[in-house]
Amino acid sequence: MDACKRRGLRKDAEINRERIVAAARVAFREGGLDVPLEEIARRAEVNIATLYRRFPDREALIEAILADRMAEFVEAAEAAERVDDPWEAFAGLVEHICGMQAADQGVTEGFTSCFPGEALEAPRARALAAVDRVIERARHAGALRADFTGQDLMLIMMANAGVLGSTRCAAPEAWRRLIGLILDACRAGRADRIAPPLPPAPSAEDMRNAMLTARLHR
Amino acid sequence: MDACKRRGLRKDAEINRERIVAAARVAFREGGLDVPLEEIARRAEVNIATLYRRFPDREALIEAILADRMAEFVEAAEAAERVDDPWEAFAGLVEHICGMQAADQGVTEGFTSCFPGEALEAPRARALAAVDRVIERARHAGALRADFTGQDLMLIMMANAGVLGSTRCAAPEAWRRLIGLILDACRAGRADRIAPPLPPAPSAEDMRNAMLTARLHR
DNA sequence: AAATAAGTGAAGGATGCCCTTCGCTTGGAG
DNA sequence: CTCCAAGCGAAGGGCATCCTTCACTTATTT
Repeated sequence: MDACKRRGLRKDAEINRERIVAAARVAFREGGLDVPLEEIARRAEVNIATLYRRFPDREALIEAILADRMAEFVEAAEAAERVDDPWEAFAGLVEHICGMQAADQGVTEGFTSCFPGEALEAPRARALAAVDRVIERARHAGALRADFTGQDLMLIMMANAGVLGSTRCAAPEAWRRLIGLILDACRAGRADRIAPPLPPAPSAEDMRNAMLTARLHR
Repeated sequence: MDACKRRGLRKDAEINRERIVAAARVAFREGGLDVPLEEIARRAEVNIATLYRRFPDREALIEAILADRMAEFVEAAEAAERVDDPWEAFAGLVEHICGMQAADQGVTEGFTSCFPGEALEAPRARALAAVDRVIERARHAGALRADFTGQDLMLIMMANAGVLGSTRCAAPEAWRRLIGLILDACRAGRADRIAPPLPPAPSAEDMRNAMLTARLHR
C-alpha cells in the first residue's frame, strides 16, 4: 500500500506503461536519446498524452530506461573484481562496457555525454568505485601501465562513442579494432613513448559539469 | 566575363560574401556544422536572405568553409611525406590531423561524419593518397605495426571526435592523452595481444555511404 | 543622369518537435 | 448495477529552424 511508489497504477495504465517502456527501450537503442517522444508513443501504440502523463519529461523516461543498463554496468564491474587474472579482469571489463555501448545507442549517449538523472547517481558511483578497484589491481599486478587512471576509462568510452557514431551502420564491428589497439597501449611495459597524462587532471566534478553544459549547448 | 564563376559579383555583394564566410568560419569552428544559419547571418550583420542568395543551402556554405581546411589536410599529409624519420612523419601527421579536429568543431564533424560536397572530393582523395604513402613508409621501415591501414587512421579520427565532443570545453587537452595512448599502440613490436583487424574490411565506398546515411538519419 | 540589372531586408509560410488542455471512456469499488 | 476517480486520445498553442517571396534600394553602365 504505502510501499512502492507507483503500485497505485490501474491495471490498464500499468500495461500502457510497460508498452511505453518497451518501445522506448527499442527506440533509444536504435535511435539514440534524441528520438522524438512522439515516435516512441507511436511505436507503443499509445497516445502522446499518455506518455507524458506517465513520464513528465524526456529525462524521466531516459532515467527509467537507463536504470537497468546502469545495473548491468554495476554488475559487470563487480564481476570483474572476481576474475582471477588482473589483466583479464581489466580487459574484459573494458570490452564489456564498450560492447554495451555498441549494442545500444542510448547507452552510448547516456554514458558519455552525461550521466543523467539523480536516480542513476548511486549505481553509477558504485560502478565507478568497482572499476577503480579493477584498475588498481591490474596496475599493482604490473599488468596495466602505471599511469592509467579511471579518467582514462572515461576517455576510452568517449572514443568508442565517436567510432560507433560513425560506423554503427556500416561497420558495426569496427569498435573492436579500436579497443584492441587501445588495450595494446594499456599493457604495462609497452610504452617507450609516454602518452602525456591529462594535464592537471580535471576533477570528476569538472568533467561532469562540462558534460552537462555541453549537452545543453546542443 | 565567361571566366570565373562568381567574379561577376558586384563589389558590395563581394564584401557581404566575405562577411558571411568569415562569420561562418567562426560559427562552424565554435558551434559545429549545425549552427542555425540565421545565427551566421546575424554574426555577419547581413540579412538571412542575403546568405541564402549567396549559398543556396547549408551544404554549399559548409563546402566553402571546409575547402581550406581540407587544403591544410592535403598540405599536412604531403609535408609528412618529406619528413625524414618514417615514424615521426606518421606520428606527427596523426597529431596534426587530430589537432585540427581539436581546433575546429566544424572540421571534427565534417571530416568524420561524412566528407560533404563533391568539391571536396578531389583534395580529399589526394590527402588520403598521401596519408597512405606515409603509412606504408612507416610500416616498411618497421616503425609502425604491420597491420595498420588507412582505415585505422579514420578510426583514430572518429575516436578523437568522440573525445572532443565530450571534453572540448572542460578538458580541451584530453584528446592528447587519447592519441598518445593510440600512438603507443601503433608502434611496431609493441603488440603481444593482437588487436583484431576490421573484419572483412568494409570498402571505403561502404564507409562513405554509411556515413552519408548516418548523417541523414540525424 | 537615367536606365537597369543586381542585391537587400522585412515578413511569412512550412515543418517538426515539445508539451498542455479538455471532454469522453473505462476499470473497479461499493 | 452504479458511480466516479483515473486514464485516455484528439486537438492545439508555442517555439525554433529552414527556406522563399516581393517590394525597395543601390551599384554599374551608357
